[in-house]
Amino acid sequence: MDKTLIANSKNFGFPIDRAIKMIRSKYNSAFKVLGFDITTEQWVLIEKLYHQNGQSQSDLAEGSYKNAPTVSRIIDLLAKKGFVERQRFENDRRRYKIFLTETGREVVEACYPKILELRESGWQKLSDDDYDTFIRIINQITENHF
Amino acid sequence: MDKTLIANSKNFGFPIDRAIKMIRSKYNSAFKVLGFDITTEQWVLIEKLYHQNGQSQSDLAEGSYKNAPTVSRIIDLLAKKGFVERQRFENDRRRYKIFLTETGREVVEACYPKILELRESGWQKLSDDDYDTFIRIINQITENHF
DNA sequence: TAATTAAAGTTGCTATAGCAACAATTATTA
DNA sequence: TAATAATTGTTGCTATAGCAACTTTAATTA
Repeated sequence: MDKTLIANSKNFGFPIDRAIKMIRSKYNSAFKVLGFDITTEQWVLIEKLYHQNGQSQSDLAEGSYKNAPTVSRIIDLLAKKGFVERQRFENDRRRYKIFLTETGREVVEACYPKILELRESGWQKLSDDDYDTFIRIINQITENHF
Repeated sequence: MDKTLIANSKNFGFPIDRAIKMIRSKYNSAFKVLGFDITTEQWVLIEKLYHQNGQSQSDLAEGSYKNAPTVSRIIDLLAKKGFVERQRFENDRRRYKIFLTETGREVVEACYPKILELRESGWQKLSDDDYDTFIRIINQITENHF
């Protein structure tokens, strides 16, 4: 293989993968330090439910870019910990409405300040313009891989 | 929680996670279409070995930002498929040198054109300047999460 | 209405990932 | 040298993820 061709290619997957690992790791230890037994991915779902309670699993899957089995299993874990509850739809017994419990709501409220702090410190030395640029580029990358 | 504070926070983890999932998925189906039984993460390691053969597992771990157990298991899989071989160091019997086999080298050579194509199409509608900007920002994000 | 198709969710399988504990080996230092 | 550290890699455990096959229920269509 032509080494020049390789060297000149834009290998963006690698730094993206690295960044997301660092972010997840930072969030995970933050939850641990706060004393809450949740992971970053579990947080993603309960945060969604905090803003719109009673979503179905497929709603959550679509909104979080997770697939159905993954959401199913994460909801299992969250339900086991008492943070969410499954309730069948009345008029469609295939679906569940997933509700954040009172405990779940308290967890989200208790974590949110730290989350906002992490978002801020995670963007230090970067500007608002950088953010717009970054979102434009990362969304274009996503679109380029459909 | 203050919804305005939440709305104004920079939630960059989500689009990053989404992008890396799309990229991985695209790469995985490319390997499948090419008829090779490898995943994106396995590719990362054999590509590294292609450029520098005989690295130890900890070299590979460090260079790929994977942890030691993950590298150990991926090397297991690659060895089982005959793409790599473990050889003990002579003067340090803790370590292995991992070597790409002839078959492994052929796989990398056969995949590389498609990989370069994917890198190019993955960057379409984006410029060289965008790339520099993107790398600067994503590396800063990574650094912000140490 | 009966048969077919679609939607929602679950389960099984495998891979990647992170953590902790562990074994074997090597390096350090008392 | 003997005891202790550190390094390298493995194994066990759990979580996330993707794929395929499956069940149940609802919607469509013949």
